[in-house]
Amino acid sequence: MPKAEKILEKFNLKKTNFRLELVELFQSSSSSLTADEIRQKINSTNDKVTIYRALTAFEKKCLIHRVPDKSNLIRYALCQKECNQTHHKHNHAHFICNICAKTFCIEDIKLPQINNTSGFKISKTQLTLEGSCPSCN
Amino acid sequence: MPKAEKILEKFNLKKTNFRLELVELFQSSSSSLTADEIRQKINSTNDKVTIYRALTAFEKKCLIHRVPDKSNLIRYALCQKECNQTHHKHNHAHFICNICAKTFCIEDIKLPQINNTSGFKISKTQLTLEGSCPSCN
DNA sequence: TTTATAAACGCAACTCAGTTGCAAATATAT
DNA sequence: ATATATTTGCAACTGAGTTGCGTTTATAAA
Repeated sequence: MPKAEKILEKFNLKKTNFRLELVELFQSSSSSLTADEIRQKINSTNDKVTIYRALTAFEKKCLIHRVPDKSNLIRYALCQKECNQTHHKHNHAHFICNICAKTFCIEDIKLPQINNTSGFKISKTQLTLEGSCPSCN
Repeated sequence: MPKAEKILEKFNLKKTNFRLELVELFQSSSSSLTADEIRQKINSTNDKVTIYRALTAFEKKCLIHRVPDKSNLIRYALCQKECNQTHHKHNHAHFICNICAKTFCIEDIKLPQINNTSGFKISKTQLTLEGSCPSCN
């Protein structure tokens, strides 16, 4: 696992205390995070604007990606190591736990190949699963 | 196409002017609708609370179902004729147009069969496609 | 037809996630 | 040491969706 500093460097982001802590938090999370969950878990800031702006910056640089959420919150997870500013591709499924409401990236379930159909041009495919996660069942 | 009155009757909902108009609006829409889109298209009320409560009631009775939305809005589409209060099953894909932002139900794309994996118990599968819709391309 | 009642309506006020503006602070390059 | 762009933090805002409550109305029962 690459160190948080290296990652911020790689993506041309400043190494502030908060952003280092945020990268480390994402690295140590098995599931995805909302802005509010981040605020509760982090020490170096308590300002939601700071958190939202970091998330926007991280997403723009393809360090993190949005994942689905049951209650329509914005929820993020770390991208794969292969992702960078020019190459950004995810072909994994997402899993939402109906008990704890967490969302997980499931790398070993690949997306089905769907072809264009009756006038719809398909450029992206998302597969979202629901049920109960390992720690809830 | 069954008449709106019949539908409200079938689902034990009162036939008010607004709810009749709402059912007809859903029937005549090729894509899904948000509360705000409904407010703009409907004449019999201008109150958003009335709209939200009708949507909640319709959803509870399985007359409509939620569909994904790019900007995390709550978006609904009519259920299939087979759906009722005891039997409610959808196995179609959803398509989000990246140009007009509408969401469509794609009945002829069926969901892949995904099995439980490494501790995750899967009870529901959702397949969401993105691209450009027939009227946008 | 009248009456009773549960469902539906409409208004005001609220909640809460996410955003915007702006001035102050700080990481980093020169 | 200095300059510059990035990041931070506060206050105030936006806009989707919700809650409370009193009134109205569809429907069923008398």
